Amino acid sequence: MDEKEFSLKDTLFSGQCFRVSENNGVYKVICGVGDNTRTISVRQDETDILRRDPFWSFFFDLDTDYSAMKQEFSSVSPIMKEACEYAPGIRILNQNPWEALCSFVVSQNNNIKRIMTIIETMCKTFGFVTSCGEYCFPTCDTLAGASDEKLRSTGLGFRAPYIINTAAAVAEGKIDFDYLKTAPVEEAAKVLMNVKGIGPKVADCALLFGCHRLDCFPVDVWMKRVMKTYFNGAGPDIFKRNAGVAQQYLFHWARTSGELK
DNA sequence: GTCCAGGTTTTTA
DNA sequence: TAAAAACATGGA
Repeated sequence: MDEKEFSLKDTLFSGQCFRVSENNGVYKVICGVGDNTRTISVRQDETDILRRDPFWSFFFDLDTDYSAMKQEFSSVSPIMKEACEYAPGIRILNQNPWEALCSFVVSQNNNIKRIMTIIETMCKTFGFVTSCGEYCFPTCDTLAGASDEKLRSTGLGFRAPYIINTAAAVAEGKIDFDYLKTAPVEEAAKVLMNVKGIGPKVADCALLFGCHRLDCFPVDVWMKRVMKTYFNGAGPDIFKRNAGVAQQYLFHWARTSGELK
């Protein structure tokens, strides 16, 4: 697959997932929770094999037409067009919703490198080695029953109780991902924000990256800068129904192109 | 030593 | 209601 159509590098390293690495052009992903954990190692020039595999094709969202979306975004403004052309191969992953939610609770007031380190430590501390040969992302039941002290030992700091709260809400069924995938977005966000430790940003990330709600538009410190500097403080409505996808192009461009400091 | 990171909660005015 | 401080930690 052409890198402009689908880029492993830009999709995996644009801050939407965290159990990823790259070595000599080989991109490795570990995804999923507990016994359902999967892993793959693949080069950019081998991405055609992903198309033929139902699981990975879904995970990387390869059946969705992004060119139409990019065209629509590009007409909004020259900067948006630049962001689309900067990394046109970004797609929004279909991640396990619990993994995404938990990961973005870890992400608050944190940087991507450290988020990755903490999540790996959590997997080694609370996960187990599955048939795929890797430590799994811990289940919500495991983390709901974990002690604050042991969680802090993974580097979570003040986020430890937030993780416990979130895990408990999922384990008890207060957070139902099937509901989050279909409910009106405002309702879905409200359910998430009932948990102490989940605010609007984490809720939007969980919905966008874990429930494929492409209208969710997470605003972190980078997006705040972008919208203020280049869009006169406008909101997500200028990008219409797939604003979350536009957000991901802008976020990645802002963070890595060097245009915005 | 200070500042910052894909924020949120708590405290203060 | 709104602004500021507190929260852990490691890298720049």
